[in-house]
Amino acid sequence: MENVNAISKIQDAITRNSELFDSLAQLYKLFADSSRVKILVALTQSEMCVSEISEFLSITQSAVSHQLRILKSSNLVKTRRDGKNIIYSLTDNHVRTIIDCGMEHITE
Amino acid sequence: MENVNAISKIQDAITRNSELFDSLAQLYKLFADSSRVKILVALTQSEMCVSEISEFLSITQSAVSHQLRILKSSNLVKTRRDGKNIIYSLTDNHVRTIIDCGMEHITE
DNA sequence: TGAACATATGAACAATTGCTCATACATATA
DNA sequence: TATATGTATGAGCAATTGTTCATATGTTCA
Repeated sequence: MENVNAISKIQDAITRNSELFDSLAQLYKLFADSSRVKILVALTQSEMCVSEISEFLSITQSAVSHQLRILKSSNLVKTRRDGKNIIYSLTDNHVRTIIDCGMEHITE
Repeated sequence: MENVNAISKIQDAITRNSELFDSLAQLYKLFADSSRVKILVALTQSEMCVSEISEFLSITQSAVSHQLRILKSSNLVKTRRDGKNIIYSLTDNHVRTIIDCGMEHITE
């Protein structure tokens, strides 16, 4: 009976915050693609323009642009222009933290 | 020229560890679904059997089972039997940490 | 202004994904 | 052993996703 009550409290908490966990899933989706996560990892090391990312990930410029658009519209990265180039960088340190957190699990 | 070198070092690192980042993306994929993340959040609070999860998430028992199978085969959750019930729980604390990490970002 | 380079974007397509439905398997109990 | 309950699983389907291709937009420099 106590356990049933405990569970129903958890249920309440999750139901009440349903949208919050939806956004949490949305956030993880951004890291849930091989190309995107590599782009993000690269950007933890240095800001970079599209063609640089494209070259060293061996992904089409178009594909990179599409992914960067997703990352930018989710506020994970920001841009500035430098002549013909658009330079991408991380918006803040959360990305780094999240990646580290996942790496910890992977590498046991 | 220095920047070019720096970038090419990053490229090397990412290319060398390509499979590692693939697994990282795979890991985040597990958190990248609304149902799964709610299941995981629930399990951070208490172990639970399939029907309990099914009820309070208002998801079909079948759908829950399918998701749990994914989580189990990825070693995020483990099971034990208690009579007719299969009780699911988190394998270790990594899940908690990863969820907290994401929540930190969401809640600014 | 025109050519060259860098980036963005829309449409189309194949692959993946999460769900439902039906049904099988496993356990408990009468 | 028969029935009820709990869980697992395969097939099928609709929705989503990541890529490619073609092309548009934006910037530099001769």
